[in-house]
Amino acid sequence: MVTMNDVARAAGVSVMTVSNVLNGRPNVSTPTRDRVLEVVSDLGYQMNLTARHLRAGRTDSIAMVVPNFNGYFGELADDLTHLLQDSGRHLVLESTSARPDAELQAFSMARLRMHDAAIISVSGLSADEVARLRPLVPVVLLGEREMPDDLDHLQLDNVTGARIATEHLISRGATRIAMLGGSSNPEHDMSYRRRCGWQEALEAAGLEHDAELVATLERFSPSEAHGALKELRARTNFDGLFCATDTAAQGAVAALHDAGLRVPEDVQVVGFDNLASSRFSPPCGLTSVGPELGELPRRVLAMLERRMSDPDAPPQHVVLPLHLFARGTTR
Amino acid sequence: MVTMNDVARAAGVSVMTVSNVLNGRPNVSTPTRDRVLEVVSDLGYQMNLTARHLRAGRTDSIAMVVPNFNGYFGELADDLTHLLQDSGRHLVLESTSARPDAELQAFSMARLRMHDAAIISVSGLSADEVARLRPLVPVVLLGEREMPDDLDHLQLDNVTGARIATEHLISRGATRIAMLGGSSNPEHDMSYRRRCGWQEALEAAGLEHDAELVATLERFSPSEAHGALKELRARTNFDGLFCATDTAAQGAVAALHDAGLRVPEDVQVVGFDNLASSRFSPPCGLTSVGPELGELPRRVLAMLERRMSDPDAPPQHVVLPLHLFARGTTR
DNA sequence: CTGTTAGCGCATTCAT
DNA sequence: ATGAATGCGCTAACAG
Repeated sequence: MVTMNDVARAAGVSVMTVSNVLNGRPNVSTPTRDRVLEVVSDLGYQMNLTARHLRAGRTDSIAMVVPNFNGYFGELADDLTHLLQDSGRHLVLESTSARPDAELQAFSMARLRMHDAAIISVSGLSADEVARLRPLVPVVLLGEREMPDDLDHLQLDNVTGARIATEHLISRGATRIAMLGGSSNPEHDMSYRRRCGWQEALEAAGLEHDAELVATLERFSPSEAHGALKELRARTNFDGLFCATDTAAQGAVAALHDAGLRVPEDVQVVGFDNLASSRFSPPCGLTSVGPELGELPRRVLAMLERRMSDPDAPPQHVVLPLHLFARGTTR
Repeated sequence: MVTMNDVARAAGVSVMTVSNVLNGRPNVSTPTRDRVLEVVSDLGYQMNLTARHLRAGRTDSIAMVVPNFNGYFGELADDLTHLLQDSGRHLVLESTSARPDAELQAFSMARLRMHDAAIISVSGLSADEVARLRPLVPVVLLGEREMPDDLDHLQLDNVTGARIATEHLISRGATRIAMLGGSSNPEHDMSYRRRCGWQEALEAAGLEHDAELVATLERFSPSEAHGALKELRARTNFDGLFCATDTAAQGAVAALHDAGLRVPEDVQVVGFDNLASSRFSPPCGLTSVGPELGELPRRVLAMLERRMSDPDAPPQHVVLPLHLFARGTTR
């Protein structure tokens, strides 16, 4: 393993000079710099970033901790990567350890200190686990769970969004509206809140909203949604369907088709999140509620940058407004 | 910042004893261990993993370097995370720096040394950049580009896969078959190879395969595919369409629908990759070629584990066979 | 412009 | 069963 010391010796300079060259610091003469760079190249030297981090306390990396990589968070991560492109920092994705094993969680949290900042989806975490992180690294929380007030937190306006989605179905003539991925358990933060909005809209319109109309989901995958919708259909009929996520909606639309129902003629469908891929979800786009295009990544980054530049700024709690994007699954 | 030293002092022991406790080493008496753990908890101590890494040379993490997080690689990463779940290691995703700026690339590569091993998609990398990595960290390459022979490399059987896809369209009665996302430039590795397979099948069947039938793509997003397909349709007619990726196929199916064409009645469509989400791609699944379910992550991990356990094992070059998964977009 | 000194927080080695 | 010394590879602070 070739170290900075090896380079220094081979170039006949001190390690400090090598360090200065490699970090583009001034106060290095051109001949010296050239000689160092040549040796670096000859020896195939690569800086040990771990050592640099230990000493300099900086990694130029931002961690994003998510429950899964594909789908909603994958899209967000790609957007963030793009926004960070010219900033000299870059995004690193880590998944929350699936098992809530205490020791694993501890390491999971410790790992975030390997980065300059962290964006954390709170799906699987407890409040005090997250609270311990605050003094160690700038953090922005993402997601629907209640979290300590002293941490920056960005979430979607779930209840209003779900209400808008359901109102859209009503305004397009749906009279019996089911929900896929709802929950009546307040601990299921996202599922619960979106169900509340669904219910509000139905109550206001004088439509039914009994438990029979709600199917629960755990992972919100197309495959799981596909199965759940079949069961829901076996139980009851409906001409409108509000899905808690676009990913689930994808499986639902497929299941409706399998059952010989036409979308939107027989059943209208609205999703939630407004994924980029929903715009072209066959055959002609999925109607969905979500933030304005690009709004989410922009706000996340703004909050993080504020926190990084002023660790003592007062905590910020942002609720992102949502809009309806009408496409082919509603009339 | 509370360090191991602080814990040691507060517990009235040496740092070494704290280290022993925290790493679950034997030779620590129960009363001592309990005292240490209590102080750890009281002080909210979190191990500095950077320091541990510098000293112990181990992070228990595996880097996966990909051009983008959502879609094909997101699915693979989620599968790998699942497979690694009980191994005490975990997967970290990094994106290849978009700009091929030499200095950035250098740091990009150096960053991989912060992990015990790396899985690298070779999309944006040059051969010698990757070659430098070999002695530093166990690496498995992923993807269609030609790479140094001395590195482990896993790729899909692109040409055969594309041929199978096109043959399927022919066997289902398509007589004029276009390709979305093909290239005649051998440097566009994946696009080129999949086009070759398409062409082979058409030649064998005595069907046309002129350049007019091929549309190129850069990012393979649904949105880009949607636009490219409209242009392709303006240029020529076809009753079969082979798409270089499932993601592109999604946009293509939407564009066909927009143009008033029915799938599969008027145009049959086959994708490539067999994404999990393609199974439920509305309305009734996307026909696609790809590896057997779960085969790709399993093989990647097997190759990586072999390399990690024996750094001097002879290099392995694997070409994964592909299969057709017939669904709703073909008759 | 270049070199010297010191130490980031932890684990390996060897002593007790 | 516990502790002291040493150094992983790098950089901040200062000296020359």
